[in-house]
Amino acid sequence: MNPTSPLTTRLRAAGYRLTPARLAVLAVVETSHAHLTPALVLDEAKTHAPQIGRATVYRTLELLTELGVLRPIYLGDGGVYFIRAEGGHHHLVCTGCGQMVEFDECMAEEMIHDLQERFGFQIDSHLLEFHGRCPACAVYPVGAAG
Amino acid sequence: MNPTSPLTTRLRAAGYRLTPARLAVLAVVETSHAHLTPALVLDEAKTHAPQIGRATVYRTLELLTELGVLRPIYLGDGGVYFIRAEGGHHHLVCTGCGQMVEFDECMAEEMIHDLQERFGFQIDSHLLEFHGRCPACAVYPVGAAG
DNA sequence: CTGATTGCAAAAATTTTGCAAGCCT
DNA sequence: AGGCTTGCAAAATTTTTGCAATCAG
Repeated sequence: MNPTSPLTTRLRAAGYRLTPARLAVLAVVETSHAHLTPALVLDEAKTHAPQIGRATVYRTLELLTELGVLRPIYLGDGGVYFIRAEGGHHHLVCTGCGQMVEFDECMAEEMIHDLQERFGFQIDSHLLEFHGRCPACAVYPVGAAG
Repeated sequence: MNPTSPLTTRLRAAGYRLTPARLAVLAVVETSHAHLTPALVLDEAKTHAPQIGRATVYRTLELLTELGVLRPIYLGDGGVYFIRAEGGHHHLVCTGCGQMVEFDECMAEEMIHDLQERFGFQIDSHLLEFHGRCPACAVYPVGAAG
């Protein structure tokens, strides 16, 4: 709702109009630290802009993805999640129980520097995901008919 | 179809039955080097097992994900892609035009070692994604309406 | 034999689209 | 005023589910 938050400034700078619907979605994105689904964003956005429609949420999420603000990820249950793109995300996911650990450490800096040199990309975010089995799930072999 | 390929052996070892439908999906997964969508897998699998149903493809892809053979990823258009989990994937994606570059270099080994120590996970695959703008897209600022 | 697995088709859930009305600039 | 944006609701897609019939082991 606040039309001078970092994200609104950013949209504005890119030449997009700041409509009530967009402000509502931006508010949700700036407020929530969770992984967002379109449905969740719609729900929360409605507390700011009751009349907002589903389609607008999808369109705004796509827009924010294009701007590099959000990133869609897939966690294995039939649906997307959006996370903040900035600063990178570092996930350790268990393929057994689905639990996800976020870790800080990140030696991505060197890689980013290297990739920018090699491919000429201007890199502004990254996602590092490591998959395996957590201590509990590693105990049992992966078995049939579970 | 070949019941002694690496993947069939793996399913077998985990206690799953090797049905024609599963063999068909496995054949597709072992053959194709592309990013797979459920729809594509269904199509291709039909050349091996014409009677295979949609649901079985979904169930088998989920099964292979659980086994750590595949990994679902989201590339920004409303749908999942499955990629081989093994060996890691290294993507450089342009948020402007969507182009994706795959690169080899990977300093994930140290990180994996460290993470296994710290969290006790048994890590068997990883996905490193860097997002930014490719040389061409970096030229123009991200602009509104088009 | 036994029970895991399938295929079907319907049900759910998720996304996209078209377009007149609305609102930001 | 101009034209980007919206909201609605229907259409299109994508996934999931229930269950009797199959089939692998």
